[in-house]
Amino acid sequence: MATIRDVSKIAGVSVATVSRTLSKPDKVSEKTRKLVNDAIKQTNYKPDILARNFRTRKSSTIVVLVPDIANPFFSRVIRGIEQTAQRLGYAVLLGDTQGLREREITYANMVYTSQADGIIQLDCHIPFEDKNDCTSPIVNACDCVRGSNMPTVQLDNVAAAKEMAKHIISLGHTDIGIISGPENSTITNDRLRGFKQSLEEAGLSYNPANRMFGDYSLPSGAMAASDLLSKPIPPTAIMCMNDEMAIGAIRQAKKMGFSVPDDISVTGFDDISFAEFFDPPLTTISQPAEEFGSNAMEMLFDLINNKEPESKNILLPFNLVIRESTGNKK
Amino acid sequence: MATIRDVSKIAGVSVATVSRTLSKPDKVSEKTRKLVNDAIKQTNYKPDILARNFRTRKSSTIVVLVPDIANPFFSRVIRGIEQTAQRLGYAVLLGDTQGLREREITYANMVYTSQADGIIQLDCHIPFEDKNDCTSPIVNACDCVRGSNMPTVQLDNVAAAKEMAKHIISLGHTDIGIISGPENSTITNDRLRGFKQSLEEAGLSYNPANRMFGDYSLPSGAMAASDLLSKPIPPTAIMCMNDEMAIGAIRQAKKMGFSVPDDISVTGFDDISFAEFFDPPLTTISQPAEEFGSNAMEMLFDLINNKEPESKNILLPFNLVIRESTGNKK
DNA sequence: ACAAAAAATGTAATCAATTACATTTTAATT
DNA sequence: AATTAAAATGTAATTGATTACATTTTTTGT
Repeated sequence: MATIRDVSKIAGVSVATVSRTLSKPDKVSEKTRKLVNDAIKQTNYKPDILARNFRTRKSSTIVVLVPDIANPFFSRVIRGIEQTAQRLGYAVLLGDTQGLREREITYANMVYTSQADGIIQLDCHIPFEDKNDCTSPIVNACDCVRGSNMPTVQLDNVAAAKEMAKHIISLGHTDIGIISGPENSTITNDRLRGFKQSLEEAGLSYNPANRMFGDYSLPSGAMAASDLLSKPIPPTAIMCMNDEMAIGAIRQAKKMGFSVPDDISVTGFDDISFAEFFDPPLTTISQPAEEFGSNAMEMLFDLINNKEPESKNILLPFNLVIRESTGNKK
Repeated sequence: MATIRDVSKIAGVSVATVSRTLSKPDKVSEKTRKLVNDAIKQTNYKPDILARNFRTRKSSTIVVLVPDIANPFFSRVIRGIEQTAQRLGYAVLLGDTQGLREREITYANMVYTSQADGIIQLDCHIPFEDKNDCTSPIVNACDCVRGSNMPTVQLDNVAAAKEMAKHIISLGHTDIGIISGPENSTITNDRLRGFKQSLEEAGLSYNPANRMFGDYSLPSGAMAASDLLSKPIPPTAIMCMNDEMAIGAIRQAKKMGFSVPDDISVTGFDDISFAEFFDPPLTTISQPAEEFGSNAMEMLFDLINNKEPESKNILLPFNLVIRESTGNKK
């Protein structure tokens, strides 16, 4: 592998000039520039990024902490991150954490060892051993940490869930089941809050026995639905906190002989690509997944470069998509 | 940030001893080891990985080139890569290439600039400007490059498709549609070959007009199915080259008034998590997606460290999963 | 107690780029 | 032509760890 010194020798100039030709070509005379570029071609020189990163004390790399990369929503967010990162000259290190604190810390430490310049966290944890360590550039996307001052890119989950619940109630449903995410999740709590608000506004009361817990997976949705629908008087609608659990729930409902939406309405959240193609097509909340990623990356870029980001708490718009999994109460 | 020099001063030893305490503790006496470890704790020293990587001339990082990270099958493969990489002490750089040669080359160049030690390629291209450059550690997983000597981790796609076709034929179908991937894909061609073999063995002839092209996406499956089912005499079975296209096809078939599997049988490939939960549950070929990733990573590890891998062409097992999207020809 | 061998530790070069500062060359102004 | 300013280029320090080799200390065997 040719080094900058090889190039400088062949071109008959100093290493500084070679370096400048690459980074600030306008500071180099046309004549030498040509000399250097020819030598670069001749030697097939590629600057050693490792050496450059070491010298400049930055890695041009960021870490993404994601609880599960196989989740279709997260993978879209990551796609958004990756594209923007590439545009801004950053590489993306993948940290699939399975939601494990230990792994999050391992990956977050990469910032301290200068392997990464910043972190995008998609889970609702602070990935540091010491909460006060939260000084490194970090942005929280999707599911934020309540009560921390971490910059965030979020949906207005309260409003979205409220709108969804309103839609369900407007169809005449009064006994509504909930399949929620884990208890410690901020988005879960926000969405529950929105749900309750709509109930209240409609003069309905919240029945905690109608809430089942899932883990955002297909089988967990099926299991929760099974519990809900086995009740002596099952609810006539089920609001799920993501599309996978909704799909699992519908599958289970059909298995148990219920018709969707005739006997029971089911709603999702996220609008993953499968939602539209399911039978029946899923009523859900669509979110601009890629934009979560690109906004988070842009904000992180500002933080890394000590620019004040325009906003430290971005709210992205949602959209209630009414399809055929919801219908009037019979 | 404390450096190794700070630690050495506080511990009253040389930097070499500190370095050794970390990398080869058995070469250091217990007494000094304690001294050094105390100093490390006191200073909260974390070795600068950037400096280490620079000095040792390796990044302990690999790049994964993936055509689309939002594809559920690929994201499982990546999960397998990530887990094994972490176990082996490697970080994973994500290269979402959208199948673009230009991006593949950009990412593959990271090996030349020592940003990465090796490459796992999930698409069927050679990611080098010059094919002879293919000397850096690289492993091809999932969809291999025909006629290159790149090490691979693959499915026996010919056998899998053959088995699937056999199943369809055994149900009495003779007019079978194919929804295939793009023409240049190796897995597409292999699967087509397997399909043809089963036809031949059953004494049936292959009808090129029954083959539609998709791009592995849900809508492309729906469109292809629409073409197939609009024929004066539509096929009674459709074999799709992945689950998404199969789901898209079933959705379209239902929309057009066909019943699956009564009027038409549909099969997928991959056994993504949604396959089981779809209505009807999809007959498909299951693949050990995570193992593609872990095997590829292990092989790459050997290549990077100049160990001869046990095998340079790993074939992974598949499984025909018969569910309810296929049935006897009426 | 001494020599030889083994273990522990230290010194200083090294990796490949960037860049502050010094020096030289060129251009502009009178 | 002389002076000054501006542009171009060069010199050498710097980044933080690793490690070959040199030196010192400890252990072993007699």
